[in-house]
Amino acid sequence: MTKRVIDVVERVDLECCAPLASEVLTEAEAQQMAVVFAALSDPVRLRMLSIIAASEESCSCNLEGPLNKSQPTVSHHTRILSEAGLIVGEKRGRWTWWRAVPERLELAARLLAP
Amino acid sequence: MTKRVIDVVERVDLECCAPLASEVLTEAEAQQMAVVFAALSDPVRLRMLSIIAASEESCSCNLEGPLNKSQPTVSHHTRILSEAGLIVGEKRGRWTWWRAVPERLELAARLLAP
DNA sequence: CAGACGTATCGATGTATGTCAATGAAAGGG
DNA sequence: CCCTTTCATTGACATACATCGATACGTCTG
Repeated sequence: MTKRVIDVVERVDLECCAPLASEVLTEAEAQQMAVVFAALSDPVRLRMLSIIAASEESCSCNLEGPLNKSQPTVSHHTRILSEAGLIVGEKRGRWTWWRAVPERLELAARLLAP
Repeated sequence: MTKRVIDVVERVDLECCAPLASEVLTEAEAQQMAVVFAALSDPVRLRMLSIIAASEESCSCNLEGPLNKSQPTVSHHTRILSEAGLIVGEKRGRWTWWRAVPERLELAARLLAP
């Protein structure tokens, strides 16, 4: 639990919380999971995540078009998904390549489905 | 305003969308699922849903205490969870009894876990 | 029926969020 | 070197949301 700030960003918790119905969430657990679901609560981000997850990698330039959003808006959303641990970005040359984090999606899924 | 709220509450779609990674969400699908995740994006609602799902039934009076929120706030949150199809309420006498809708939770889970 | 009780709704208020134009920063290419 | 490309950051704005006091609405009970 003793984490430096960078660690929090780089390695997100990949397990948390028993299924909703099996044990009542603590406030801390609820707060932690709410961040993940908040990231999933926007239609643009859902499609963005879907695009990224459906392909091996995607650069931001591949998102602007399909999502029909401005470049700052796309950047804003990738940031939120990334802070929720749902995607990770790697800068290679001029492009930032995004890929999904399946373990993180499963974390959320496990909370919902017992 | 003449909207039949009861219909909206009673029949909610119980299936939508292939897993995120397998097929890119349409805008309509994304919008539909965003409502569910938005309902899950608040810590208070997550704990509320957990309390309800962990027991067979809960009346609103059983929520106010553990959540430490005012009665109007509790009512506000039950409404949002209910509109998302995650819980259903049945009025028996003076109490409203809430129970979780597992199929709806699994719907969201299936979207996340392939 | 009158009053008590459990909820829903309304109004107000402070905060969070989505969006984009403008600007900044870093990496390549001519 | 400059210029282009790719992405992040800032500032501004409108909208959405969480919260609670006050109030209205049904339902039981005496």
